[in-house]
Amino acid sequence: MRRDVFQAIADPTRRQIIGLIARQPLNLNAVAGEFAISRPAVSKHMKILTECGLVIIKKKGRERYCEAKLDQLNDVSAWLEQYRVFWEQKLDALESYLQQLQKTKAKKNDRKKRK
Amino acid sequence: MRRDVFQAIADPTRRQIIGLIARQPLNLNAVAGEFAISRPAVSKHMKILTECGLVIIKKKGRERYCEAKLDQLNDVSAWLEQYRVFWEQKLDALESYLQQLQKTKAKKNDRKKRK
DNA sequence: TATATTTGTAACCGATTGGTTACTTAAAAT
DNA sequence: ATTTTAAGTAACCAATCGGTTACAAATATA
Repeated sequence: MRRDVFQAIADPTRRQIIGLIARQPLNLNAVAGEFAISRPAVSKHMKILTECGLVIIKKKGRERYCEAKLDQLNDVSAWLEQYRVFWEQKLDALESYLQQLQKTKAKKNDRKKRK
Repeated sequence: MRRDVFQAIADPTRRQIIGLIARQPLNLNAVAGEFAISRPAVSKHMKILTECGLVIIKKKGRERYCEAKLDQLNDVSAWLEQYRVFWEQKLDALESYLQQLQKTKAKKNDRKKRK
């Protein structure tokens, strides 16, 4: 039973569920009502989400309120962060190109500012 | 064949592969050499990674160099970003507590600065 | 040319996934 | 007390996943 956050957010339905209950906690039926799939199917997704800590369930009478607890997403964020430099290289290239343009412009006015 | 980035990075081996070739492109055998699993298994992972655009293959003779192209990770980052405010709430609470402390201290010196 | 190396790919396998229906339990409402 | 409602759960199913071995194709080397 591999239950890490990466696997939990791999499924689009689970990402939608997170999107739903991040705004406000909902009971299971309310969540299920937003999807075409059956209630037990949603219940299974919710189990996976609780097992990896992204959702906590609060009992209220016969209802179960599902509440997003997204701290674990920080793991994903941390993993991503180490690669940001790679995927933003192109953007950086564009940026330095634009900076180059600025510099060229600036040269006309102030030659000192070039470094 | 659902092949989105979320699903691609869900597998820990694939995340390791990304970690490997992000530093420098490697041919398939070199990548496979780093894992306990067979070469065809790695080849399959690589196919998934190329299909969702996280890796590109460059032919060089009989070798295939696998190169990370991590732009797609921005999708994941963007999805995460909308929730950062939630998972950092606790941190924010701590921060505002500290700020409150600062303010309380400041009151001794300058009552005006409180707003 | 014959041989070795790198890779792709097909066929197979067991486990997991994402879904279903049917049934049970527990709480609320009548 | 009976009925309705909310949810858990078991049993099942087809498809996918992550792996294997075996073989084929293409390039490089002896």
